[in-house]
Amino acid sequence: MARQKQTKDRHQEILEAAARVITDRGLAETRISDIAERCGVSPGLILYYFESKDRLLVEALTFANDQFYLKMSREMRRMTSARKQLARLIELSVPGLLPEYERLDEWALWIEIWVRALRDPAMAKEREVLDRRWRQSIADIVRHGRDTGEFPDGIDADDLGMRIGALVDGLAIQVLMNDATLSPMRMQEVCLDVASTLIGFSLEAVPA
Amino acid sequence: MARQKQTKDRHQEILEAAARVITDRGLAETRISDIAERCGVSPGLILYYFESKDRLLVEALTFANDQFYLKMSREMRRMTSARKQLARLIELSVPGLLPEYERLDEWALWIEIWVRALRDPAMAKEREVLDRRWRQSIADIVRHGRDTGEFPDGIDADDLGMRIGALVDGLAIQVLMNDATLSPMRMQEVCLDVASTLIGFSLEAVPA
DNA sequence: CCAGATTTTGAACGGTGGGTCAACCCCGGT
DNA sequence: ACCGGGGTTGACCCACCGTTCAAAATCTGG
Repeated sequence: MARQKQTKDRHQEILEAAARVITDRGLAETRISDIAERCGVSPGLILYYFESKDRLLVEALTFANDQFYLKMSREMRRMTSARKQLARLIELSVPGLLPEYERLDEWALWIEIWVRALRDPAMAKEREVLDRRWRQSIADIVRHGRDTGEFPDGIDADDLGMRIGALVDGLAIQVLMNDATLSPMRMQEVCLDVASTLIGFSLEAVPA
Repeated sequence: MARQKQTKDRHQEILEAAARVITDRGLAETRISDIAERCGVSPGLILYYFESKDRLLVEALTFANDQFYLKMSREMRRMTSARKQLARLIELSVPGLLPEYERLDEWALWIEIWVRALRDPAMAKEREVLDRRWRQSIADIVRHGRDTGEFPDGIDADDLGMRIGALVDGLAIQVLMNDATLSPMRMQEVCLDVASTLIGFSLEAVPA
């Protein structure tokens, strides 16, 4: 019982360490011994808790994404205004905009997920779930805004989730790459602007 | 002279083979011997033409992207209608929509470029160039449409290039991943729809 | 047809890193 | 105190792969 608790902690500890190492060094440069070192543990132990490096990496990637998702949806639940929810979601989605949010750099992990999902069926399956959840979060906000009257009637929330989600993905990549032509702040503005256009509401009504 | 020609052919031959192998197996699983095999050549020769595997891979990725870009811009130049240009560009950008266009799967290579660019400065630099060129292509179409009067006056072509480009990127990833919720045809429709909304022209006027 | 340069080969080297395993440690129960 | 079992260690094995290199093949100009 106490034993099980401890075992679960080790599991999570390793997953966290793995996620950190992956963000630091990249998936390709992540060695089992790096993860072990980050845990302050011997390399052998990693494979005691995970049957292979590959499976650990997949779990670590989804684990990190879960962390972000939970944090975000907790915040969303606290807000009542759909406009503010949307603004916050975008804020959280712009790489490097909020220094206080520990830079686990979600987006770098997304790219690793994609590249792996291209060949690894297990990762592909996970990716689809994570992606659906991400678009769903946006769609939920849109739906909520439609219900409260903040957004117009007759809009397709799921469709907008897809469109806005894709836009954010595309822009986030560019920002993540430190592209000189797109600053984080600019991305934030563009996201809000396009979202308001697509959803059909006025930006002016929502001051900071 | 004939010597130089031959050497250049070998160079290109290797780059092509490398690009193929990368699309097939993924960057991480690409071995020098795979590339050599695809060329029908011994592994040692690869390193005779390229100083290291890493440099070859970067060159191969940009080479493949160049191929696509050249093909696309050649097509664009042949068309006079900006609407048709835009429609065609989108058509070419949807993964798996056109079976006749040899499936070198540009987008899979893009993801490999991104993941590598995160850590490799040389790749990062190349990526920025390729990305700028991609958004520029869209912006050029928008500009052209504005000049011919197909699109409204007063629109910011570069800004629209960024927005539409990002949207296409985001959607293309999802389609490339074979996501059950987004078919190639659907992506095409969505791209056209959003583009027309953002640019501000009517879709109805441009039948197939 | 020779000589020198260039291209091509494939064996060998060396480092690396995932996975295995036998031993050790530590804790809880009896 | 003893025992048993799960947790932990770290050395070892082994396959793999980038790179090197000396030798062979091929080509080119004279």
